[in-house]
Amino acid sequence: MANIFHKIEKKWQAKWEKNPNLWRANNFKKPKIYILVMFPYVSGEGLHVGHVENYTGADIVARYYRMKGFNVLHPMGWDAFGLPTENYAIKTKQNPMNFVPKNIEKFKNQIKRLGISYDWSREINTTDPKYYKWTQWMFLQFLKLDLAYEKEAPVNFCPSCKTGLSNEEVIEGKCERCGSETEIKNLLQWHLRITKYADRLLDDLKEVDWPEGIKEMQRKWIGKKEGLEIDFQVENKNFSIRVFTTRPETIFGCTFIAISPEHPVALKLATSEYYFFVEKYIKSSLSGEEVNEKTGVFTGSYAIHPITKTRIPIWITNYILADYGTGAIMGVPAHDKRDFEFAKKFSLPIIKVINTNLPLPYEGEEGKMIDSEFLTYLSIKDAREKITEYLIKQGIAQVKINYKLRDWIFSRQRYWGEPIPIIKCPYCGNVPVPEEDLPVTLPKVKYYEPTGTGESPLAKILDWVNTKCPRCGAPSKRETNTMPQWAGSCWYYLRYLDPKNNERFADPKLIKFWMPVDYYIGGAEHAVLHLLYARFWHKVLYDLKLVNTKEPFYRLVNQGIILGPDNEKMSKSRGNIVNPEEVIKNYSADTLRVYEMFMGPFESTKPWSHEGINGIFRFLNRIYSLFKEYKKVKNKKLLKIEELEKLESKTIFKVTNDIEKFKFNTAISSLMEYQRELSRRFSLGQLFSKKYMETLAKLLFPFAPHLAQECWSLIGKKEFLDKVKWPEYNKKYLKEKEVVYLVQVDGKLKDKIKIKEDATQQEVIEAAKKLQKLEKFLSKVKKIVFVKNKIVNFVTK
RNA sequence: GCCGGGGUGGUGGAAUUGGUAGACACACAACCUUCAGAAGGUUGUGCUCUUUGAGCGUGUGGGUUCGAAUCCCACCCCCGGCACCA
Repeated sequence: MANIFHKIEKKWQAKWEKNPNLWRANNFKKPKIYILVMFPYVSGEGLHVGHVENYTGADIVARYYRMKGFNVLHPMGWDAFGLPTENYAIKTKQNPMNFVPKNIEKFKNQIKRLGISYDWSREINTTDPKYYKWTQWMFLQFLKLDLAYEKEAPVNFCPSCKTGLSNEEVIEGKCERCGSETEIKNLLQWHLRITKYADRLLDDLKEVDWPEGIKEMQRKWIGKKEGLEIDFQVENKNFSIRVFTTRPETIFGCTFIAISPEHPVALKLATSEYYFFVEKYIKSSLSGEEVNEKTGVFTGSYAIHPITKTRIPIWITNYILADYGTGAIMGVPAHDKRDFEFAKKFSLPIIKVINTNLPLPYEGEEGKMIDSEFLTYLSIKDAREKITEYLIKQGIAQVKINYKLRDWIFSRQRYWGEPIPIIKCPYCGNVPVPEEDLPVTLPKVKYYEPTGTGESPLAKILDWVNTKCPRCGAPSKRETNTMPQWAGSCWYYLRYLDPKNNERFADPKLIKFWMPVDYYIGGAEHAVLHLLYARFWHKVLYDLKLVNTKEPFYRLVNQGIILGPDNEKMSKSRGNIVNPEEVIKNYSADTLRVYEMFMGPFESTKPWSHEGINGIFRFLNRIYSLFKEYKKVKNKKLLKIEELEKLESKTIFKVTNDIEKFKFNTAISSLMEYQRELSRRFSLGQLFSKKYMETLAKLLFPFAPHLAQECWSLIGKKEFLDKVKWPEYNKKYLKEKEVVYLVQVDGKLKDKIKIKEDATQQEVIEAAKKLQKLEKFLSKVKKIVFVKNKIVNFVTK
């Protein structure tokens, strides 16, 4: 279904291709703005409508700021290392090394077909050795700062992807990518010490303008909690159990101690008559398993309450996590719903220590203490302070801050990733590859499938693995694990600033000029993955004085998910996927762009409509025919028309404001109104000034660049619209000379009156009283509310 | 359960942030154009009642106010995230 727009789009795309300078960000006299999209992960699937939404939104803003006279940095690149690409390559029996460049070409062509204005001279690719040389270099800096370390640890292992995963990559016990249930495996893994940055990652969220939801997710993920660690002496044993609590004031309500099955003293606590059951219970409770129901076993041992000296039973239970806090808690069933549930199930006593009428368990912070010896009658807050001080003085407690955040597991037992630049020497241990030997390039191989043994496929490539220790020269082996998918994307926004630099990852002067990213636009699915890792990485670079901002992305905008026409998430199995290529074929790239921006607010989820896109196609056609017809007019007695001046200013005002606020849908609707009025007047034979047509082309340009540029040339303009100044509105036309007053009775609209702008309250009321519709109410009026230039309300009540 | 976002015509959505609810579209209907269709154009379109007109109307119930989609309280539902994190 070829149409005229296809021809127009081809024509201008060819011209843009020949004029790459249009979109180069190299005029350093202008103010800067850095508009960044989350670069695509180059999987096998190609571009989907979500990409189009993301890139079009950013492109509108980029084109707008270029016309506003900014030095706009709007780059694009490719994130291509990692599991999805590798899995796809395996599935289709291709080597990722051959397959990735092909795929990049495909993506690039699709993006160019959309008319997105990227500065292609800055294109980057995370799998290019010239790029990952610096990813590896940065890893070595982490190592120097002791922010990277190798440790054997139980890690989440995906049996399908056959690699260890980070905590962030495990969603509800399943692999983030393939959905398989993960297992726990003990593996020697590289870790990055992200926990050292927990406080700063938390605090600096205050400095960025991000959607509240994403900030909150990061806060939750970091999970900072301040509390107290308290030692409970175990009866008849020479050790004590340390518990963690954030509610120490409820200690008089403690009726049991609960520890996790993996707790180191679990077995030691078992008395002889309980040993059999305890041992059985510990063996049966595999870690990492989802807890559906609380189970537990009594150890036979008792702890001594540090104040009341009563005996408290010690239980082992599955609802206590081994790796949070101390792996042990004091059970306060009256004021913790999990402890309550457990106590109910095993008939343990429940002691209420907060005075409340609400049903137990009461977890609130309001009320006074009861039955708590010297805490009784104190408020919860005061009691907490007092007991904390007391227990610390006794030497059995200390203040402790716990985090949910764990160190970032940084090794993957896969082929398709950046090799970790380490050499394992039998004498020197882990030796970093000297910086001058970087990059450690990934060898080209025939077999790259994961082994599943916990060993990387690289281990089998002997002439790559075997090397010499850079320190002592002894025969050594290379580290065969690779970096995770997220490594390359932790700093790509910096490489765009100076993509061809071979001396350093980017020139500090350029970093100083461009950073931070002003707008970062992309999906919300990266809330605690990429966006957390990149912030951490950036902060390390900041500490090394390699970047000048604490945060990489000043403002974050998430585009909403586009659902299928059936209001369901697009998926192959549902068969409701809309393919952008098809849409371009049936309509045009401009139609696709404008439609996606018109569907609804940029940040909301919204369903696709096959009918809706027709309306946009018609709208663009109306614009095109208006320009074609206008061109034909010979007798150009060009008129300025007062009402058009007004409408023009109003439209410029609206479109300008809306673009800055990412409200593209309402910007487009005001363009529709503007077009309709021009078309209406034109069809009535009115010969209005060309200026109004120029404004239409300029305002349309960010949204539908091909068509706008074509229209621009139809009215005899030669230059690229990219170089044209964004139109300005005339303030004087934004104000109405005559004001419309709403006349209400008891707040309900009855009529309107037009009156001059500076009419006094008296004048307005007098005029309103003359209205026929008001007649029957006038006798009952008790009060008149007057709002200048807006409303006069007659109150009868 | 907790956190974040939301609930407005047949549909997608507007609403200057407390002041004309339903902009702009889609769909539908009638008419114009056409041999016919497509495309285009004009008009109508929240609901109810008998038109004029009136009443009702932004998830539900209450409140504040001259006036509430907008603010407050309670509740229901949908989407996204987290989930025995002590």
